[in-house]
Amino acid sequence: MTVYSTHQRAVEVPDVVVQRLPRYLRALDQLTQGGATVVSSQQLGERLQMTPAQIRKDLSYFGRFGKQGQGYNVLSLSEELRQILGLNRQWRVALVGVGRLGRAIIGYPGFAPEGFQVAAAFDSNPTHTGQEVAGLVIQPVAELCDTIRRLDIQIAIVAVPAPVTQKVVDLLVECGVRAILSYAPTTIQAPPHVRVRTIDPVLVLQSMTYYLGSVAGASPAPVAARRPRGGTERRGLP
Amino acid sequence: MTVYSTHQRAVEVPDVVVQRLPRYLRALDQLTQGGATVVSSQQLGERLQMTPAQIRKDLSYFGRFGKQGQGYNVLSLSEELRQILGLNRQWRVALVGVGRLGRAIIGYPGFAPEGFQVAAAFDSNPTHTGQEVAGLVIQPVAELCDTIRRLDIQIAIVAVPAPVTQKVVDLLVECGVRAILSYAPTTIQAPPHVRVRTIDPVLVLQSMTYYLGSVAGASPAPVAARRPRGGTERRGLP
DNA sequence: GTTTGTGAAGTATTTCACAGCC
DNA sequence: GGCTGTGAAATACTTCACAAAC
Repeated sequence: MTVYSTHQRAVEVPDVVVQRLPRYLRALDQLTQGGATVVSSQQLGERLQMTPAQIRKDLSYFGRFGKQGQGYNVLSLSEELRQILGLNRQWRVALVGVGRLGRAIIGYPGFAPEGFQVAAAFDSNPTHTGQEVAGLVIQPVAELCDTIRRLDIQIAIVAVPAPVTQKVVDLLVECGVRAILSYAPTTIQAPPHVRVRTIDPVLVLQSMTYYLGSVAGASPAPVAARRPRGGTERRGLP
Repeated sequence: MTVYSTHQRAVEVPDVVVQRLPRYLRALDQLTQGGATVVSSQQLGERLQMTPAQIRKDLSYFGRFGKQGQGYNVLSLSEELRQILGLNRQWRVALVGVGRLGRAIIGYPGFAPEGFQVAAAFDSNPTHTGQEVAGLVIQPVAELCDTIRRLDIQIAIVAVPAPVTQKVVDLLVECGVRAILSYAPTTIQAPPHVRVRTIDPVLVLQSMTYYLGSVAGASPAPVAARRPRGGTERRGLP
C-alpha cells in the first residue's frame, strides 16, 4: 500500500490526505451527474471549500492525473480514486448491536449505493436474536466469528452500549476484522493493524459550544476571528 | 473567548485542542464514577490513548490546573473543563428533518444527560408535521425562525436530504443559529461566525477501505507501518 | 491564456526535556 | 521519587510560486 511517486521514492501518504479522498470522489460524482467532463482543482476547491493547491498536492501522492491548461477528467479521476480507496468492489459489513441506533444503521439507505452491504447483524440480547430487521436475521454474538469468517467480512460497525464496547471490539479483532466504525461514546483499544474510527455526536456538540460563549444570547462578537483547520470543518477560501 | 495565559499574552487556542477537551471531560467523569479523586496526565493518557505531554500542553492553554508531584484533581478539573466548554448550562437544540434518521436522533438518549435538549423539530413534509415524536410535535419549516428565536436556540442538528441541506442551513443562519451539526453527505457553506461540523459514516468507511487493500482476504501486511494522527483515531503510546 | 505537479517556504501541531515544585 | 507547565525542537501539514505542458 505504500505509494511510490514518479521518482520511485517511497512516500507515506498522511492519513489526513486519505480521509479527504472520499470527499473528492463524491464531488466528482456530483459533477458527473451535472454533465461535467473536466474539472480544475480551482473548481473542485470552490465546491469543497478548500484550496486548489491542497487538492493538487493530495492527488500528487498517488499519480499525475491532470492535464496542464485543462484540469482533470472527471470520469477517469473518479475511477482512479475508487481504485486507490479500494471502492471498486462490494464490502460486506457486520453490525454488532441492534438496539435503537443499530436498527437505524441497518435501515440507513446511504451504505448500499456506495458498495457497503450490511451482511450480518448481531446482538447479545436473546429477545432480539432471531428477529428479522430489514431482511436480516439478528444472530447471537456466539455466532459472530463463524459468520464473519464464512462471509469474509473485514469491516464492522459497532453500536453497543459503551461498557461492553471494548469486549466486542476484542472479539471482532480476534475474528479477523480489520476496520471498525464505532458509535459508542468511549475510547477503543485495538492492535495497530486494525483501523478504528468513532462517530460521536455528543463530542461534536460539546466542542462547538466552546465557541458559543456560555452567556445566553450574548457576545456574538469574539467568534469571528477564530478560524478552523482541517477535519470536517468548512473553510473560507483565501 | 480568546484565552490569556499567565503572562497575559493573547493565545489562540487551536481548534484541534478544543475538540479534545470533551474527551478529557468524559474520561474524568468515568474516573469520578470509579472513585478516583486525583489523576496524572500519564494515567489520563493511557485511558485516552494519547501522550501525557499533549494533555498537559492542551490544558495549559487554559490555566494551571495540576499540582506537581501529584496530578490533577478529577472533580475540579472536570468542573474547569465544563466551564471552558460552556457546558454548565442547558442547550436547547433544534432538529430539522424528521425522517428515519431524524427520528433516531430525537430518540437518542445520549444528548439529554449532557445538557443538550432537543427542544423543537421541523420537517417540510406535511405528512410529518403535526405528528408527535418522543413528546415533540413536528412543526412545519415555516415556523422555524419564530420558534428558534422564541426558544433562544443557538444549535441545530440537520438531518435532511443532501439536495436541500444548503437551503436549510441558510435559513438556520438567518434565524440566528450559530452552530450546526449536519448528518447530510454534502459540503456546507456558512459564514465564519457559524460553526459547522458534519457526521458522515460513509466517508469514514470509504477512507478506512484504503488501508484494507482491495484484494479480498489478502495482504494483511503493509498496514502495520502506517500510523494515524489526531482526529478520532486511536494512537499507540511511544 | 490556463492549469498541473512539486520543491521550497511557511504554519500548525506534537513531542521533548527539564526546571521547579510537591 | 513523582509530576506539572512550558520553552525549544521536531515533525506534520498546508500554501506558495513557478517551470513545464497544453
